[in-house]
Amino acid sequence: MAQGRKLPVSLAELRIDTVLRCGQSFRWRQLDDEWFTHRHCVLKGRLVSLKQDTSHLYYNVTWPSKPPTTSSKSQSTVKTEPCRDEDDVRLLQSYFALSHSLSAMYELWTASDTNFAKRAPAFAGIRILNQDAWETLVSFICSSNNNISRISQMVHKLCLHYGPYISTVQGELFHDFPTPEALTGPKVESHLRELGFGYRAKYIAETARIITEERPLGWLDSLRNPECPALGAIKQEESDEKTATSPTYAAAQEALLGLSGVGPKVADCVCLMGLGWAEAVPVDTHVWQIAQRDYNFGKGAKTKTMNKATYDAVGLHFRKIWGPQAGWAQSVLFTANLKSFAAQASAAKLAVKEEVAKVEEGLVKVEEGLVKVEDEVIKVEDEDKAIRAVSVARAAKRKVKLEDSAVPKLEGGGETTLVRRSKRKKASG
DNA sequence: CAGGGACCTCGTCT
DNA sequence: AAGACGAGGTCCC
Repeated sequence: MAQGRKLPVSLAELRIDTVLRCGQSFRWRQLDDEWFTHRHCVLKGRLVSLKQDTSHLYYNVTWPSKPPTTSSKSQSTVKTEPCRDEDDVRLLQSYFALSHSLSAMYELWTASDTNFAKRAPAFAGIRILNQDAWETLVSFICSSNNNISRISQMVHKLCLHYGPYISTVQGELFHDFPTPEALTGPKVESHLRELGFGYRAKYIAETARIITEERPLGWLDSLRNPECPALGAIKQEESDEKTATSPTYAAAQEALLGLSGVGPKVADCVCLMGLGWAEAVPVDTHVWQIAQRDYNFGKGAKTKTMNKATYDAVGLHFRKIWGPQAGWAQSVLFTANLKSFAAQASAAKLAVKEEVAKVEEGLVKVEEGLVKVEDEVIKVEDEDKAIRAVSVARAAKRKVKLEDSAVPKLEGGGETTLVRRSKRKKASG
């Protein structure tokens, strides 16, 4: 692959080596040429190839050799390179939701949640992808009682058998994700069973049928968060005098529950990653585990099994702690909790310990197992506090203006064991 | 109406 | 080595 073009992105905002493997998207494949590792995926009819260094995202886009619109003879000349590049940049900014400032969110969550402050340093740059809603829906129908590896295989089979061919890289075939129409038909369920989908075959076939036959065109995208429009979305505010009520997260989740194989968890995954509802918190076994282990959820013996009421209570609980972007915070802790990232977690934890031991002149000092942040001294054994203190100190060092941040302040649901920046002299309040 | 079981398949663990 | 267990749950009774 050629060098391609590049987009300035810091590792604090995005780390594709983590984000593309943490169970949000299941179609990215890593291929190594003699120069570098690239990750490839078909998005919106074109093959997107990516690599990243500390300052940039390098991208290359390959369209099918035979364009979808064969009738247009002036196809190749109409689109000049700058136009096409603008289009590609828009795609990447949309897919990675780059308009959201992840570092600002991390700072808020670090300041308000000790557990987040503890885990986050090892898992920077984890953000929620803004994916196609239909793909997200089908992918997470596949996810029930399943693991990331097999979900990826299943999604790949869907593309291979039902999606349009786009390109080949190093002998690997790349197809786009199939449309609902392509997955509608009498033979789909039995075929998917043969392909090893198990009981999910029925759910996929049934949901595809409902979408194509029982819902109006564009129904799924009509559930989107208006503040987070899809890539090629038609602006609906101009269409009519707001005849349709503005969609809400609750309404979107409710609507999705009417599909086959879609319970509250899958619905929330689609809301969060496919429809732009950042407050959606998908509660799976991992998040349930995190809620109990790290957030003392269900302290009484009242909640032994997961039912809808408990499910909703967990989401509410996390929204209280993390605020309106709770789903984004959840993805960080979810990833940190994945077994496949255990090595990264422990390695980074070591690195953080070394970081704590390192002297950051002025704000943080280490003396004989003690971390000194301004006037407050913390024992290094108190890992949570020490790591948190360093985070807070760095934030202060960067002169981050939390008060002026566009992200709304969190409600005071979390523990208020904030590291007091004691005796910090505020000039004029 | 809540709650326990069944459900496909496939690694891993014992 | 055969059987249990769990993997980003949902449906059904």
